[in-house]
Amino acid sequence: MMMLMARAATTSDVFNAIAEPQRREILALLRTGERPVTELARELGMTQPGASKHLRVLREVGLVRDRRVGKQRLYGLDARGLRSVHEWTGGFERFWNESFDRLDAYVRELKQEGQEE
Amino acid sequence: MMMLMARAATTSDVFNAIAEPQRREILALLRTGERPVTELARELGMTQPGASKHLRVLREVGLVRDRRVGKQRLYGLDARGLRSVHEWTGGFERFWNESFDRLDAYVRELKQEGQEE
DNA sequence: TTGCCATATGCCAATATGGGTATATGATGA
DNA sequence: TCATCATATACCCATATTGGCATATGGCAA
Repeated sequence: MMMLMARAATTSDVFNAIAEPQRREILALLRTGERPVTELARELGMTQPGASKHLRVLREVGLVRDRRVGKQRLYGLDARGLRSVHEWTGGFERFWNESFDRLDAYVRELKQEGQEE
Repeated sequence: MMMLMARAATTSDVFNAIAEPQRREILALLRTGERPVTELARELGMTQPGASKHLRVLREVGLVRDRRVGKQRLYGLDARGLRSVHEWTGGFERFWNESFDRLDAYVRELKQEGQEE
């Protein structure tokens, strides 16, 4: 078949999940507590189906969990997955702290210390 | 005109820029020093045009800078933009540190302390 | 069962994206 | 100016995404 493979992984990756602004809003809002889709959609000004779709993506990557309560379904935050993103960006901390002009010098130092990253 | 607007912002947002695995690889590699596109492509096993395209995205969101050296163009890291991502995810830190079972209780506490997030 | 409320899906339209290959553009040195 | 190396673009293809709307599904209560 040899289908041309047009793009890499996607909605199974936390980085991608939080690349969508609205999904970030959802996560931020959920910090203040669980909510049913409807309320969430209302608070963020999106349609219910739209919110449902975003929640599905978030659920698939594990950033939210849901539990039944009567005929409602409450969505809650499970931020554990954000930790990897925090750590990944943290790996660049010294670079944004270093004065930009000193960056290259710093890099040179690193290279001498231990060869091979 | 009323074009249906099928998707939100995109390649002008750091979150989106780092959603691509290969772009994250590029950033990680650049921590060890500046490089011309060709070398970068070789080290990461991608074609030169492919690497150029990713670098363009990274440059547009400000995560890399480039400078001319002879007929080469060296790309270097400018991690300052990653700081916002680090901080955003950091805003969830207490949630991934809390025992999951205690989360709801914690949220309730927050709500009582200060109304309005 | 039958309604009804809450939420998830299906489908379509409009775009965004990534990758590949060929080619344009830039800069340098003879 | 010309040949050449380095890098960016243009185009095309296949697929991923998002949004809107209509509709299916699920769970409850009479």
